[in-house]
Amino acid sequence: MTEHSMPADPHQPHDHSACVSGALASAEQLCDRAGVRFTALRKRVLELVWDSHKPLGAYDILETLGREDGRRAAPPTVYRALDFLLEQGLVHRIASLNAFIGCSSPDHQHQGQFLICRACHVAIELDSHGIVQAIAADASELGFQVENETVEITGLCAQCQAGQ
Amino acid sequence: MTEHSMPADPHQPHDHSACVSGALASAEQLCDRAGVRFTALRKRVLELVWDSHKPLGAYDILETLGREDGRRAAPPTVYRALDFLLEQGLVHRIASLNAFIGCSSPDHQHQGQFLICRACHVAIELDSHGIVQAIAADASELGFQVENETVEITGLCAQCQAGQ
DNA sequence: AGCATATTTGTTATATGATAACAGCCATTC
DNA sequence: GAATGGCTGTTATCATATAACAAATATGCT
Repeated sequence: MTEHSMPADPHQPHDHSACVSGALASAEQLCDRAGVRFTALRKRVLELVWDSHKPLGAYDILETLGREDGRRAAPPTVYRALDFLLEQGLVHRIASLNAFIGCSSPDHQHQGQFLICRACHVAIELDSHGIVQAIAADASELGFQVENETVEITGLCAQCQAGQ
Repeated sequence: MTEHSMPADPHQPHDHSACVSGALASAEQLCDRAGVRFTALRKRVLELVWDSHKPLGAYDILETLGREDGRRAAPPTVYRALDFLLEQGLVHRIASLNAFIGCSSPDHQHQGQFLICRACHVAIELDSHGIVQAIAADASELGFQVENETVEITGLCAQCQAGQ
């Protein structure tokens, strides 16, 4: 099985290091099967993206890499790794934040929908048939052929509502 | 009445100059009621945004303004006008394109959903209860309080499918 | 009308996000 | 162990957006 375990809502207490290592193990398997190379750099970038459940900017990744290796990384290094991870479905890009987040179920093709808390910045990934179907219904009414769906919802997560 | 007429699908043949002037007239009325100033610059920017039904980049607007006035406009000029128009609900920002499009029903508060053709670049604005409700259902299941919705669908519009 | 105030616009500089182009390196295969 | 192809480094640059302050313009008040 290629799927790593993670709660639907990452706010739930969970073993986060298992969460990260699970994601890396899944990625390794999937790349293997796809016949593509999961290099050290790509692995490290994926690990950084998984370090929190918050969307992470390319330049944040860049800075961390640079600090580790003493000014080794330049933007294309990071963007190429991210492009690879996007192609393999291992990360998603959050357009409204110019940021990237690890995909919680990379084993099957999907776009995902995101609930992003404006207070704690945690993003919950959904794979909602309801939303996909509602979009499909509207699109088909207009004869529009859907290829790509960007669904990014911002607001307050349950925990942050409680904390206010 | 503050509403200007426009077909749901802007691909339908329609009197586009009426479409633009209607949008400008609506905007004038709404600003009047809100007690804010619909200045010449803001009006011109809104007009440029409405010039097509395609999302338009800030720097495209900038270039057009510059050509008219001989290098008069700098980025903040355009961004301030756009910020104003966004605040008044007269335009929407398309995050996945870093671009702006005229709101087709500025008379009531809403976020809109967009079907964007990758071939002709025309964007169809929806105000879909189905999509909004599907999102609300998923969000409430997780106790997430929705504030802001970004729904941007890319694909092929009916006309461009036919043309291929 | 004439002044005071607040808002809008101009201007310069800079932050932030992303890509092009080419050179060098490294892994795999034969 | 040479050749090939894919990956990474490096420099330069493009694209999008904002900060900070100055000048101009509209509005309200007397």
